[in-house]
Amino acid sequence: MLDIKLIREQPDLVRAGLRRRGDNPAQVDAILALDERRRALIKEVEVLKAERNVVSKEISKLRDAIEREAKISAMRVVGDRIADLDRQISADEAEFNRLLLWLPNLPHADVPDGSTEHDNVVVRVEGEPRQFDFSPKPHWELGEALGIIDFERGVKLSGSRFFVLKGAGSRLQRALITWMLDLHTQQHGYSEITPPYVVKEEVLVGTGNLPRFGENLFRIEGADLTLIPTAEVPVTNLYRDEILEASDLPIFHVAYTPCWRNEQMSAGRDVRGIKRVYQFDKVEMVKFVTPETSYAELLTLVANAEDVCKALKIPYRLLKLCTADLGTATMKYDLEMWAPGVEEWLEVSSCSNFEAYQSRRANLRYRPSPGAKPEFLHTLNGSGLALPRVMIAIMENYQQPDGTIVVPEVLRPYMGGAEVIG
RNA sequence: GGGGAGGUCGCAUAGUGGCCUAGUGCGGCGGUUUGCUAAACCGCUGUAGGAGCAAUCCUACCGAGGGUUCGAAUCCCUCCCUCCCCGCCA
Repeated sequence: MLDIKLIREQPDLVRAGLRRRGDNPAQVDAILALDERRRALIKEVEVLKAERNVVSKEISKLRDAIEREAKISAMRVVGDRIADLDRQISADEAEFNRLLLWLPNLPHADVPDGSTEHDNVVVRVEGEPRQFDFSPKPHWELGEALGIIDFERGVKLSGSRFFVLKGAGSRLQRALITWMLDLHTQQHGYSEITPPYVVKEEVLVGTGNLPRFGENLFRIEGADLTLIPTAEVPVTNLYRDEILEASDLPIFHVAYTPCWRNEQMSAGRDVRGIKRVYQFDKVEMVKFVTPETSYAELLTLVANAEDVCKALKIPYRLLKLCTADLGTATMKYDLEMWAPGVEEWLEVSSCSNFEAYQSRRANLRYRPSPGAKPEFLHTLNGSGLALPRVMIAIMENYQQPDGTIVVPEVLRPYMGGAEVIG
């Protein structure tokens, strides 16, 4: 959510930002009109409420029955008028909030302009793609042959785009999760969180998934709860409606959770393998920081995610996303690992700064100094990393001619010392 | 799931229709006193919105939302949450 004061005082700046993202700038005018009317009504009703408070106090002291009755009936009229105005104000406020919650974040000035994902900028490529002296297989062939991924039984249980991991496949994923959590908690200063995997609607509003991006969510029937699409949602909302001390910041959390995304995509797209599925596991990093530090923190967040790629020794590239691909962030970097079997770059991490956009929605505040007024803090998050695609990258990069897979060195202590899967 | 007790200012508590501009204690901040610390005493102490250059003032907030009333922390309704007992259960 944007600051209404910013919209009031610099509407042109907001319109320009919306235009850069390809969003409708006229939203600003609807919000401003409603804001003005709302404030005029508040002014009017507050005068009446002040009057009623004073006269009600007088009534309690009046002994003269006639005078008393006259004031009571006068206040009855005032009370009716107040009720009318309050009704109008709450209707205006509901609409005002609806429009404000719909409004996206504004891109940072340093974000490249663009209209599609093709306008994203490759910042750098790290690592040399392995030269194969045989034709590398896609992970679904390797996984089925090794008996570590079972697609058919996944479909039998839950339908298409669900899968079952077995044996060394399960073990590899569990090793990755544990290793990544250890890396971020022991080397990068994050503290671990295990949140609920279902959340209330207001929590999804807090991160910005609702109302605008609700079409991909799995809702629990009959429970007013939704399965989380990412750990970002519960973890970012951890301190909602709280006022933190400046000395508490920065707070870095890391959480492993399953994630559910009911992606509405064309039936033929990415159906093979585990690249695009309805349920997957992910380790997520979330930062709560003071406003002046958030862009420096974004860079270290990216570096923390890159460390995972480097330690696994898998080639990857860093992308700076353009204005069309920002979601609700002001600035976003993606990490993509090279997968030689499917011959594509796989998005394994997305690192975003939201500035105060989520803080305002979730009411996440801190006190800059003792006694000072509370201010909204800045939130960031980044995958560190998303499991199925890292699994793909490991399987396809570390495969051998006989279809076995070498276990990356850093994972071996987490795999009971195993050096090869197969 | 059944029965009972509750949710009030950072914490603890008082408050059953107007004396509540929510009292008191603790904590916190400032001051007086003081060789230092402590004690004692005095003052201050939330959030949001609005008016004003400012001092300051107004409005709302006693779990949430409705209702009754000239007036609600207090009465009524619905919901949420916490604690205790019983049942069930990983």
